[in-house]
Amino acid sequence: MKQFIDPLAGLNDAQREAASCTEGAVLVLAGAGSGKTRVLAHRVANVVHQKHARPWQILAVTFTNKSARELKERVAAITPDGDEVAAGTFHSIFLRMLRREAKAIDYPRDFTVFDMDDSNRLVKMILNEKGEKRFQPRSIRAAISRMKNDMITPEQHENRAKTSDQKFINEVYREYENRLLQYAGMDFDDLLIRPIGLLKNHPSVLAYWRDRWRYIHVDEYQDTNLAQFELIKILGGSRPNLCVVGDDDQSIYGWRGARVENIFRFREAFEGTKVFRLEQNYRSTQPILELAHSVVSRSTMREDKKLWTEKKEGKKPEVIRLSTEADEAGEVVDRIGREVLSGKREYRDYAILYRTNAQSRLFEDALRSRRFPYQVIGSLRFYDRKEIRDALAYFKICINPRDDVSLRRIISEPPRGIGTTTLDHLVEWSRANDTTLTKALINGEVVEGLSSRGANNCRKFGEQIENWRNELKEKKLNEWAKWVLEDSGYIRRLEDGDKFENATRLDNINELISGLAQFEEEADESENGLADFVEQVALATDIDKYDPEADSVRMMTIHSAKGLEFPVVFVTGLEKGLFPFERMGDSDYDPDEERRLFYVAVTRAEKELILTMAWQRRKWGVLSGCAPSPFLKELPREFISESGTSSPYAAKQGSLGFGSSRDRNSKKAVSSFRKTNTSSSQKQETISPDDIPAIHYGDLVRHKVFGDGMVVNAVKYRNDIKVTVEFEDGQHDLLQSKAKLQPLKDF
DNA sequence: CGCATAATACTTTTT
DNA sequence: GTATTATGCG
Repeated sequence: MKQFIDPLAGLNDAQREAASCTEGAVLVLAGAGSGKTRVLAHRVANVVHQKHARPWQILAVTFTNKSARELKERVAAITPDGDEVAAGTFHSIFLRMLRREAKAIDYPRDFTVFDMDDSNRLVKMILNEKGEKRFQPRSIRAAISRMKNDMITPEQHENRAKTSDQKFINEVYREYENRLLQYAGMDFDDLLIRPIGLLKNHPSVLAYWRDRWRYIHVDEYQDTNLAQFELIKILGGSRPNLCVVGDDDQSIYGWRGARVENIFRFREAFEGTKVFRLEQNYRSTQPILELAHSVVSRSTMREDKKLWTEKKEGKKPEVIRLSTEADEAGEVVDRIGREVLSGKREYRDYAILYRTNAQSRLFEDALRSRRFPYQVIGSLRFYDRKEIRDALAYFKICINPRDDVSLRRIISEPPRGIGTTTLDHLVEWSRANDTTLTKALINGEVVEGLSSRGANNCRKFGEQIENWRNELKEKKLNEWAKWVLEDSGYIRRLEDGDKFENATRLDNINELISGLAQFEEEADESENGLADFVEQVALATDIDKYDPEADSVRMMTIHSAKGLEFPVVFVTGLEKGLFPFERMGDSDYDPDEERRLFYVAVTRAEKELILTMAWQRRKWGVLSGCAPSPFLKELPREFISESGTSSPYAAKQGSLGFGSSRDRNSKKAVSSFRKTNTSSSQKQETISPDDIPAIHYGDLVRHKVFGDGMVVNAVKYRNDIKVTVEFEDGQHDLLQSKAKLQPLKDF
């Protein structure tokens, strides 16, 4: 039946033209909301329909696993076997290739994927060994990543390095690469770079994959980096069937090595490229598009274009200025509450966007206190939690015993009598004998400098790991995982500890184990089950878990919001320094990228767009004044309506500036709003529990070391209270149960 | 020598 | 709110 469906049904003329061009190199310049993912899906369907290729011979690279899944679903809806399309992120697609072809580049098939945290740990290890404390591991690792994205090897960088800092970084880079090889690990950048070498140096491998993927599609092409462009060129060859879709205005990953120029260079790289433009926007109303255009047209270096829409009518975008960040959260959430409770909209219609993850907390607090359903995308991912990473490290060391980074993570988690001194000896021995830490553990007796007790502890742990590894193939995955975490003492330690958060951690571990059970059920006899699970976790994006069905308010960074759309969008924190984000001493800061980010933010909105800012915001715990974002000042007045407190001076008077319109709308909203507003001047979690004598702002206390001081803040911290006290020599954070503060009589 | 505790420092965006 | 460091105890 399905073969009678027109694969191009439902497309407009421009979309149809692009999707029907199934030969040669095609570049689709598609504006925000112009249906580019649709075009991609229909083009894939069209290729199959015209019998140019079977679905599994078509490669579609997208930005997230979620959009890959969506693309598959779209294709499957109009094409027989459509779900067999090879769709995924660059990283996941080429990881699969690398596993298959591991032999060719002298890697074991079960190499470990080092995610960002692993990479940072590795850099830190190297810095520690070199006794260098001047640099932050993260910044070094970022520099290395930038070089790898630009395909600069340590050897090449050696000649360019002029300053001693650069030379040092190069030294770390070289050692970092050595260690990855030694540990049989690949970082995220390797997943793109290694395939280039693989394909270039192995003609038979290249021939296989070129034949396998006869049609190549790339979504969000503006966010490709040099390595990705190179991969496309190699796979495409001289007569590519290649279609890339992108929008230079939405390039927001320059800091990660993405090159917008790849769009312009595409036409040079592939002769006879056909270019199509999609300029009709199906998402937003005219007023929103006007505002978006006024912002992005100031950007230098862009393809000139202007989106248009048939939705001429629509609400003017609003700008609201609030006194404090808590007021901002209160206003946004109250507005959502009013409209949902009056039946005008559902929770799922709203998205709250922000520049940095840290901003999510106040909105969360406000939503939670009103019991509104919400989901935060990003910030603290499930798989980034300490206990989950610990558990995964246990799994990883069993899959790949050469993975020293994982071993070091868990060697004292729980403590098993192997401390820093013993570890140092082990590391030294393993390096001297050119072997792994796991080997050193088992040979504890031979390692010089170890006490007999230390050696014994090492051997016991080494044998334990070996035992786990052997049982891996014998047991069901979830049972094996549970057993390993129990046998290792990890679970027991969580159970025994009386810490407040341990219960949550245990819950999370259990969730991981049931996730493993589910994975095993769904995975159809995949050969290396656990390895597949672990790598899926490493490459998972938080947006992948985004549930469009749930009726809840969505909160996420603008970066995470790319590719999504919502009826009502709040873009928050529009203050100078925060958005556009500025950081001192950031050399490769690109103001245009912030501008494009703002463009991405506002073009998420279908019907209503609200921009908010606060005159005061807490930064590093200190309340400081904020100036409006330059973006706000640029907005042509005729495109927006403004409200709220108009100056920082008004802010000091409290939040009276916008009381009147509120009173008319809802008394209830006002009262709930006022409540947050008053509690916001203190921290929301300010406590006075029953078991500990209450401590309050302004209390005078005495500390045995710091002397007398005044309490300026008290916040719940784990199952204790963190008290900030202003002493003569400055502020100190103290734990109330530990610091034994003596209350002094008030004057 | 190992480990727990207390204090300090740090906080863009992400495959 | 967390990861690292410093300190002191067993």
